[in-house]
Amino acid sequence: MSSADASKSNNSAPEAVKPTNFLRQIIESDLDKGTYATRHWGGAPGDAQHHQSGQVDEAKIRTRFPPEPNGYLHVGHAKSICLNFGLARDFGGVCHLRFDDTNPEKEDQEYVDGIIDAVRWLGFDWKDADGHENLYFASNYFDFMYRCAVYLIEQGLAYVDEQSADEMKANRGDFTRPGVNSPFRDRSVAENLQRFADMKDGKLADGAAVLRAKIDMAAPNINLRDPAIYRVRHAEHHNTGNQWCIYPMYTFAHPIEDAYEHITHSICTLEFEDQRPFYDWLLNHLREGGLIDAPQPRQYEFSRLNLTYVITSKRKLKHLVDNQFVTGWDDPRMPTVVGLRRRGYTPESIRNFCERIGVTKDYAWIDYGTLDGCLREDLENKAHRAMVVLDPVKLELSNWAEVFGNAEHLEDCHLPALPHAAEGESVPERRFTLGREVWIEREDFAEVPPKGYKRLFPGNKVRLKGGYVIECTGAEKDADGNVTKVLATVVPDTKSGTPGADSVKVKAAITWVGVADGLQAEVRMYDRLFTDPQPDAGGKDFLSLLNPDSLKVVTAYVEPSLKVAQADDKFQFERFGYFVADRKDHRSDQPVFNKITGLKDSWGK
RNA sequence: AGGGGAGUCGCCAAGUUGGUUAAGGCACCGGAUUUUGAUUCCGGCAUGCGAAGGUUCGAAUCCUUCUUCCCCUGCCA
Repeated sequence: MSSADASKSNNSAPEAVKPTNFLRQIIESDLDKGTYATRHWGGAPGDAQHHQSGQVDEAKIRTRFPPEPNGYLHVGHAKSICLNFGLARDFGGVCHLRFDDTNPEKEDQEYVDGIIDAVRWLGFDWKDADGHENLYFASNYFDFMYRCAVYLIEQGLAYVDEQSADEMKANRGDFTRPGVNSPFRDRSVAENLQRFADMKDGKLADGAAVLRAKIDMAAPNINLRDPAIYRVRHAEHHNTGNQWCIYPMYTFAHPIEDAYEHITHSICTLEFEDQRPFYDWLLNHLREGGLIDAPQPRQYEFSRLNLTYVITSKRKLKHLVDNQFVTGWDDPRMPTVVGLRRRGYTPESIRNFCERIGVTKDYAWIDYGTLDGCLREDLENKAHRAMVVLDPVKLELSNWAEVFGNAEHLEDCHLPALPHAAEGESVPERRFTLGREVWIEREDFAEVPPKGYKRLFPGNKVRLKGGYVIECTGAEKDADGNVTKVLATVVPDTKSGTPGADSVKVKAAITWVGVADGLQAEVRMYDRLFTDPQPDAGGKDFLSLLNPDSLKVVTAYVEPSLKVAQADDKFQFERFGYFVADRKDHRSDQPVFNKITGLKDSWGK
């Protein structure tokens, strides 16, 4: 199954080639050219001197997944995780898990823990070949970042600006007009050093000053119009406490984090393209100053994931949680990793999904069905089968006593838990009983069958899956005409698995659960959260697009084999889809199953 | 308006140094098998590569013009 297994086989059949993409090609080219072949690694992040004192890096490449710990990861992050960790895995490299925690006001340890958990669950780790854990925090580099800032000031490449935020904004210009130099732009190095120290020492209030890179206020790329690189924030940081009252901006911090960790390929999403010139500007200067060494990291951008019927805006997801449109960040309808997990999506299916959708710079929308397809593909040969009745109506086998004698008699039935086990593979068996009364699906009876209908209607025969062939004789109805009981007769000698089983041909087998041994279970029938394929596009009111039927809870009857289901166990409820025992609410005496997704259905709709 | 990116089948996506009939996946449509109207298996599915011109024996690949979409004016990341 894994690519490692495939590559080990001596099979001469053409192997499934991993689809290429522009990032793989860049890496292959770098590997060919030996761009990073002589890089050293100091055993941990550090400055130029630190790394030079280490050995040649055994990791061929280093990538990183750098979330800010300010919320829960979602399916879009999963794409980035699979990309960065996958590239490192495939090219003999390492991927660092780095928390980009440079804004103390938004970050929290709770999110750090959640993110670590999510990445692990997806199946990745951040170990070097020697087992060293590459789990890092940008906030641990604050000393070095400060050093870099001081270096910039000393070189005349940064200055402390004491304009107000509004003034800075006004003087930045816009797309048509160049910016205007700040009156503080030409302060002396000594004065800048002093004022920056004042910022650091807490002598300035929040907002009173920022350190700015001195580049070009007329640059057509607005990110180069003297970007702010340090701001004053008297706030407690989840990692550094009250040690600092100035914090670096992303623009400044990120390239330094990459260089400090000796990242080779720094992969981010498209909206950071305009940031790349500054990334290179900064690193070039720091390299010239001997603070970091060559070869320096390079930034590459790819297109972020857009999934139909899904919202990934953190603000909007939070709104759904805070206003109880969903039960929490891990609600099975949420696109968060914890939500997908609770819904029943497997790490394998998500990884496969990320592989399948590819990596480009194109603006793309992925059909939600692609994710479901990956889930079905993963579970088809893994999930044990079970019969359930979601919308029950009783079926009475009126000739039961004639065929089996004693009315209390129950026929023992069995079916394999997996229908297509490989040869020699032992498959657990499910056991259940057939009696005079069973639950069947209301939809499986039609007094007047629609064209092509193959299930129960008067005069038609079907098989009770795993049991006997039966012939429908009619139904009982209440005063309003609702069917209260379906009637049928057992066709003798047609028991599943016996020699005569196939003597009577039928067009369909229906699923059922014995009244005598069926268990009651709560089944949460989830559907997409939104009715619009792009609820987060074009300024739509996403709340008005919520699907009122995204959750329907039913009380179902399930076959007795489900008695031993454990939380998080996945099943295929035959004919209906894949379901998972809810990891929070499932109890063996009070079962709760979540619908993950349906089976393909070429009949219904 | 200035800058940065991108437009190949319904949805993704190979194809990049111009060279035979434009990969593959998903979806879809046929047909076979089936005690899941599932799975599996077989077959079908772009005279066309945003548009128009041009260069060339030959262009999705090169040139020109046009067009559509995305991102950028936080002391967020």
